[in-house]
Amino acid sequence: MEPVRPVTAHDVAHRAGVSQATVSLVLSHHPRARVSQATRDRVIRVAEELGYRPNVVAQSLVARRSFALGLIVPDLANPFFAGVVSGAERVAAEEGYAVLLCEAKELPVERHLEALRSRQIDGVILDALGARALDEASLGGLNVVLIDEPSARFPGIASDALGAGRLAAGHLLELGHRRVAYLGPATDVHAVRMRERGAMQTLAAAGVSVASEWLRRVAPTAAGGQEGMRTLLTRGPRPTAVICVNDLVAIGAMKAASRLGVRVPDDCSIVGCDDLELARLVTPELTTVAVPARELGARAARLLVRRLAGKELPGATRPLPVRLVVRGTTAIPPVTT
Amino acid sequence: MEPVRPVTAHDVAHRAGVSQATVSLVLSHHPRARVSQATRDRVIRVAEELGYRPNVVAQSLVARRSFALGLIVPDLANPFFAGVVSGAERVAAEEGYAVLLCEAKELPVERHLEALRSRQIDGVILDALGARALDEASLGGLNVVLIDEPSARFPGIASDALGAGRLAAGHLLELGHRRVAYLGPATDVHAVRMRERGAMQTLAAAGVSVASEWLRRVAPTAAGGQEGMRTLLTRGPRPTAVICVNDLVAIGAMKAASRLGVRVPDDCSIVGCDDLELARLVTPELTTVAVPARELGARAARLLVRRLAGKELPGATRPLPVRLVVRGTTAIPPVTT
DNA sequence: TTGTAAGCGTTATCAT
DNA sequence: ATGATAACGCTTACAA
Repeated sequence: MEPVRPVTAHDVAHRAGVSQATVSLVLSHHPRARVSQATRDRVIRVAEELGYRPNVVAQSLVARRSFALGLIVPDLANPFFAGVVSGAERVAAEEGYAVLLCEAKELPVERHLEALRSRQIDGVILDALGARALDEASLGGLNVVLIDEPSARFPGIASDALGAGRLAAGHLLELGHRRVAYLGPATDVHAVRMRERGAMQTLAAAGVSVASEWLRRVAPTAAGGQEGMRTLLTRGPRPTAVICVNDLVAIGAMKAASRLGVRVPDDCSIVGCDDLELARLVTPELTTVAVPARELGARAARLLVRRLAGKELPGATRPLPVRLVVRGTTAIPPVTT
Repeated sequence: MEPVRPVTAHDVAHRAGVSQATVSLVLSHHPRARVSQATRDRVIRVAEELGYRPNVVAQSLVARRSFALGLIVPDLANPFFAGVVSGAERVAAEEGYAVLLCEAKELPVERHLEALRSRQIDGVILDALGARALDEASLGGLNVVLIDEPSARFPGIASDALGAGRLAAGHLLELGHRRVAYLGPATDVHAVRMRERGAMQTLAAAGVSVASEWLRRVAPTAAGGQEGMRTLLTRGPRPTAVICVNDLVAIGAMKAASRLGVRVPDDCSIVGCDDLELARLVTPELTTVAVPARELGARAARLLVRRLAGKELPGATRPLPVRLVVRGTTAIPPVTT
């Protein structure tokens, strides 16, 4: 396992009997650089023979850019973010960019940004990282694209979070629910707040207000949903329906209901948000609002790459549409006893 | 949004009235370089004032290494791999390494390896990529650590896949099952084959053989499991238990059973493998074999980092132990009619 | 103790 | 059409 020294442009030049500069001219740069066809062919042939691959690090040094993107997500354990990552990676790879992945769970965003910056990252995609990450010090001078976090300073891609909340609430309202609870985290992540706001607005517009003991703050995880739902079902009057900030919370809530012998949807309806694959796998299947995670990631990457190419982006992009997916966890409210 | 030129060691040197080399000496390398305390303090102070951050790209060029790791996984949509990524990223970040994430779904492994190589990656972690990725051309000269893919050429971290299969089969056997089916992909990924082999061996040792129509080849996804189970339940005699290559397949199988009105576990037992969070969220909760995905990723990263530091690894590492987790999808076989 | 200078592998601007 | 040559920002002998 010798550390074989990689073939350099110099090696190619030597073997081809030309200068290193010529090799660079032929191989990298202008496909129409003024080099004689003979030389060009020879260089290309030799490069191939030797298996020459340009050293991106050296290219980066001179170009002052690394052809790499940073991608920071809060938590890979949430399949939604895994989807975002997958979408972004696909586009980035296609475009010749590497993706430096960072999870802002154990380490804070700032530290990751610091590391990315020193690696001369060309740009960074931040997903659902909230306003706290947006201070000047850590973001200054960086090419930033935000996912689900509208900002005057940075371009971004968002889903229609407000619409998502509205759809969820509207659906329950249509079914006749008026005793509705909400399960979600206290957070400064915009999309998360908007989901909640959309739901609340729609409920309020229908004359339904969510009592404070029915507005439960929980972690945006299955465990959070489970705990929140348990509290909801064991303390005080029970709601007939629960809106959950995301599918993980919703499924945790289903779990809690099932544990307590509360039938979903007969005794209590539950609606989630995201439409993870998971949503179709639980029983009953989860009614939810579909949010295109992979597409968000892909578009964010595309937007960033375009900006890096100097193309001015097409103004503010519309939020990606969301879609109510009615499945098995919602029904008309139970008859009052 | 001017492209502010980052502060260089040269800037610091200038401001501190020393040479750039001195700055480098003080800041980077030897903490005990022979520099007067006064100069040292001044340089450090100025560096801090200016917010100097060494350019890792430049460092990489001279060091001929990038302090970055490649990580290639087959599919981020499987939470198991998301866990591996998460674990590896955590360790890498702690150790000062960046993680270049690649998903070998749309693009082939070879292409990703090519890209990583040209970026002077220090090492690469491959998870469940099978023998096809192991050809000399694409891996030659790379520092490789394999997850769940034993190899004579490369070190690696594995889970006890054989044991996992045995545990699953043993559990069903103990419950009294003798009509057992298996759902899993045809693959060259070692761990996947071992899971199957472990199951088959244990069954065979008990005098139970899996009829060929009960050994169904399906994609290692929920969709695959669903389809496989449907076939199993609608064609020919029904097994009383099904072993699934992983939890996704198992949950797909549960879904199919539920759709067909086959009760789990009363009519048919199902056992999975991985113990995703998901396993506790479905109803009934999935009996499965726990495999520490995050730990696999973390250890692989640690192993790779150690090797890069020149430390010779502690020989072959034992496979990480797996654990049978009995939950609600397995029971004694139904009475024969 | 500190500065000078030679790379690291490219790209890009010159002369030739 | 091609070859020197100067960067890019840093590390590391080697001189001073």
